[in-house]
Amino acid sequence: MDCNCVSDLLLPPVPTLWTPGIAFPDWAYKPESSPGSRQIQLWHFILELLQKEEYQGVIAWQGDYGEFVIKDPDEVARLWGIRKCKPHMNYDKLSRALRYYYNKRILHKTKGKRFTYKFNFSKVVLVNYPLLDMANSPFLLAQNHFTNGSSTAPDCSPEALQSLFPRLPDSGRAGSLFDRGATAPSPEGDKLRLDAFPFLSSGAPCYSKPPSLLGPYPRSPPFDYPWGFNPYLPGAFSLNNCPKLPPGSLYPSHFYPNPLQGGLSGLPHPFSSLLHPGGEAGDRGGTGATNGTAGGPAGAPAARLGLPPYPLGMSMGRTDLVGGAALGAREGSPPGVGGLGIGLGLGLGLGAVGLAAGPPGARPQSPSERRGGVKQDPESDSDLEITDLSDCSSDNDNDHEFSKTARSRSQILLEGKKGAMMPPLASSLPPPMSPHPLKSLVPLTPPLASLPPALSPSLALHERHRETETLKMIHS
DNA sequence: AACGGAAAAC
DNA sequence: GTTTTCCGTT
Repeated sequence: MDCNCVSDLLLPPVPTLWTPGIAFPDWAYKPESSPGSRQIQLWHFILELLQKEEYQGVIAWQGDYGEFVIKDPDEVARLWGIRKCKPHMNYDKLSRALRYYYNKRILHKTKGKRFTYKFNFSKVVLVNYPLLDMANSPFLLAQNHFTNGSSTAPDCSPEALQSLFPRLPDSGRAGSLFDRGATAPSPEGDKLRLDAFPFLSSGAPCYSKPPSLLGPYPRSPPFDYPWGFNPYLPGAFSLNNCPKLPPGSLYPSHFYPNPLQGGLSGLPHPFSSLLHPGGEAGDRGGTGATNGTAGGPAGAPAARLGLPPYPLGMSMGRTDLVGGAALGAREGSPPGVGGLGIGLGLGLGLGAVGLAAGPPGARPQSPSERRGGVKQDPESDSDLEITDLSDCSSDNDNDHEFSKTARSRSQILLEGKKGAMMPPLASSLPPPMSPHPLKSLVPLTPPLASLPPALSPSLALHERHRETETLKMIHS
């Protein structure tokens, strides 16, 4: 079947507002599990929803770290169905796909909590930022409590990772770090995807993307966060820092989420947890809690970050290091990692993530809310919603059943808006030591100081290329 | 609701 | 390899 679905249409070429790599590398959006496949993966889609404020009523972080609740299973399924052009998608099927992730260790089910699952962020982060030297950077490793206290070591085996992200650079440099220039063959050949890792692009403590890349919504952080998120920015946690497209923007206002709010923008959170020295001992364990409101600060302003709730019981013990260390050992550090001598404390600046929140009550209505029922105001469209499925071919002529089925389940809207709130972070997090997250925290700073004051706002493209070349040399 | 086998589809 | 579809079981 030929599906002209948005998932295809909205992939690159991307509008200028999309600053490739700022959010996260494009390969994250098109895992090439099968040749030619650029289908978004379900877990990725979930993350996207999770970080979009307008879907709080549909799906939201809740409970333990990495835990999320599907508040409106039918709606999530519907959206997923839309994205995949599967008009007959329903929660039963979607959840089956979710179950598929159990073995992959991407997700697991929080037992006893309806529609509640938990992300294994150590894996997700890792596979999306393979440059991260897990062996040298303990920052990601605290997610081992994904295993919920069991003695089971996290499955960070190369095999497992590779199975998740076939493009992981486990075999030569053919991995995600290099642009093959498929679309526009470059005379330089493969080039390091600096754009994918802006924080790697320079030894300089601070740099900003060229304004030209920022579109009409220039940010002015001293540092471009890999997820396009700067916790130091005022309002950073209100999500208002993420460019909203004006009406009439060439960036379609419909389905595909703004990569600047990229789904994985939530990933830094694990780091923030590690910056939290307090880190109350004792993992509550996803399965232990009896409801998903653990730590939810009732009354706190809702921040719709792409962030999982703050890990209240983040374990900081040695065991948390085992997985990553093991990974480093077993993996032998992928070429792009140790080879570059980059011991990344990736995204540590994001440790500050979670500071406070946006304007209370600023939350837009969820699509389901708009559609009526418990929800209100069936008006306007949303970023993710498309109303026209005409381009989606169907298996049969029963497309009309789609909306019917999708509506059949009773809404379980948990706690409504309150439920989607983020646990308090501001008060518990130490203030950023340095505006440069890596500078202050990275164990091994890339010896790139000789590079030009890289990527100053006015840096010419060819200069970036020079840098690229330099890095390539370093790499080899 | 949640799980997982099986097979087909992609 | 991932997701969809179907379905029996817990």
